[in-house]
Amino acid sequence: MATGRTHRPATRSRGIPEATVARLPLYLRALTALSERSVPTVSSEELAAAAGVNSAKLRKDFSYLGSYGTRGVGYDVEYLVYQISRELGLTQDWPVVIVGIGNLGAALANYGGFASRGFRVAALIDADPSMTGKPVAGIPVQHTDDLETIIEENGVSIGVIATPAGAAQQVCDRLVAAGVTSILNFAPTVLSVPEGVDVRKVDLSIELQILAFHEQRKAGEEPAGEGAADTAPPAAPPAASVRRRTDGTDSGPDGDVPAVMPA
Amino acid sequence: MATGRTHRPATRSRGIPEATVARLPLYLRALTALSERSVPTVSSEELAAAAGVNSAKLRKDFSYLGSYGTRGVGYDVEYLVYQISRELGLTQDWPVVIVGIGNLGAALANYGGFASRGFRVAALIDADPSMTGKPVAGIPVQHTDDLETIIEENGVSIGVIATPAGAAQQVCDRLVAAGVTSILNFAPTVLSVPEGVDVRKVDLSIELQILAFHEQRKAGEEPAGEGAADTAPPAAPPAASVRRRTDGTDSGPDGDVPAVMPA
DNA sequence: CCGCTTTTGTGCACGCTTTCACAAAGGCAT
DNA sequence: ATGCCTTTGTGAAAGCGTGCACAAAAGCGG
Repeated sequence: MATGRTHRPATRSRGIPEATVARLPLYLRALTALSERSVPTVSSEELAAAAGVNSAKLRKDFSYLGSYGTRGVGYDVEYLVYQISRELGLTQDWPVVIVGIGNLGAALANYGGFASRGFRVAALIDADPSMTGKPVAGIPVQHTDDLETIIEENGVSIGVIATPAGAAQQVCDRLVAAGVTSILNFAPTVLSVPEGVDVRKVDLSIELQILAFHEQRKAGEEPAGEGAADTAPPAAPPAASVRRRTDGTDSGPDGDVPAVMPA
Repeated sequence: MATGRTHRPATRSRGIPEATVARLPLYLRALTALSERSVPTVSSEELAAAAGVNSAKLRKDFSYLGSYGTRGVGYDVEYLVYQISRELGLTQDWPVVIVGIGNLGAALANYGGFASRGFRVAALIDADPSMTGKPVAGIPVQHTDDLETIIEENGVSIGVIATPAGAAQQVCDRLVAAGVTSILNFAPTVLSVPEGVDVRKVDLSIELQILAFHEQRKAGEEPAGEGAADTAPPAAPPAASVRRRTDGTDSGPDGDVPAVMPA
């Protein structure tokens, strides 16, 4: 029953903690905004506020990159922008392919933030033959058959999966086989990949469910009135006579379309 | 310089760790799939594999919900689906509004996974008057002017922001003022909200940047050849003579459109 | 009715993250 | 120059999350 393919063991590459890496883009965005307003320097306090984090955390994060600040003054905005960009690998160009040009895939293709950060949409790929050649966001959609060729010719190492869940693993396998080593997955599935391949997941449904949890919690504690009667246990665990949903509204398997997608 | 509005202090509501809550939707999805195949029971090992986590972790997670398993046998699928659904608050209906019907907003509106999980798109809202009345995913878009009325009349407590970054905070404020207490933010901005309001963020750009970091790391260590010369320091920190990007390709401020959006 | 097998539930230890608190360091005014 | 004020950089401590390893249960066969 072993997965056969392992999951990244939270490597913490080269001393920079994963948690810090995840915040660097946040800092970078705040710094870029300051840079555009020609602000020369920022204190950790100001920048932390702009990024929505604690100032101590920010200073510690930056300390992993080196001592780029000046005591009594703060951080040089331009310099820090450069350093973080370099650390994140944004000083080079990353060709990216998007697989699955449905509603979401198209939206992703149109995303303006791609180019401005060193990412370049090298190709759009879809399995539907009727899509082939059709331009989306100015880029003609190519057929899945050419996936391997596209990856290799463009030296793509980052792939975005926006296909239905059913196709995701298969697409993933092909991407990996062709040389992709980083995947951003919008399909509501757990992808299994060989060691050395990074997968990050974006899932609207999961985010909403987490919000619902907290929402329910809020509603059930503060007011102490209005419904939310958690009583009435559904059925016995060993017996199999439990109705899944209160009503029968169960429109389809769900988990068959990526985070955002109609068909 | 104080933000004035606080961020959620990782409350860990009522004993269930935040990390566990974040995994419950994952388990639920795997369980739903099993349920559809009429599988009566699962062991923690099997379910963990399906959800892509460690079995010990899964068991510990479930232990926070109660003892719903049977030793020597495993977990009753239907029963567990019900329990997790209830815990996440999915046994009730959550009306949701989507603000900002651009490329991404439209994709979200078309998302099929909404209804199947207890979420219902109550309304689509956009600031563009020319959008008003136009049906998207079968729902007519309404104007921002009516935001408050819509929220109140439908008892909406969860809002999705898919506007450009510039409008996000303003929309957020109005949502909160109207009674929304949970927000899913797709705009690349840090939202500040009063205490008691939950915000979750989805940001394509950040995910890609994190991938790029690891990608660069991989490329710079394993092969030990091919470029990746980290030498050539850019400039002095105190002096302000650093060019931000290697080339001048800086198309726009970025951070002005939500995660996915053309205009 | 007993013992064997399976699988859960969890005590415990380890490592990562966050936060505090403060000494070191830089700049500026006098 | 000297001293004061500001802000960084970082030990150290506390808090979480993860995973191991195993005892406690439940079922089953003899």
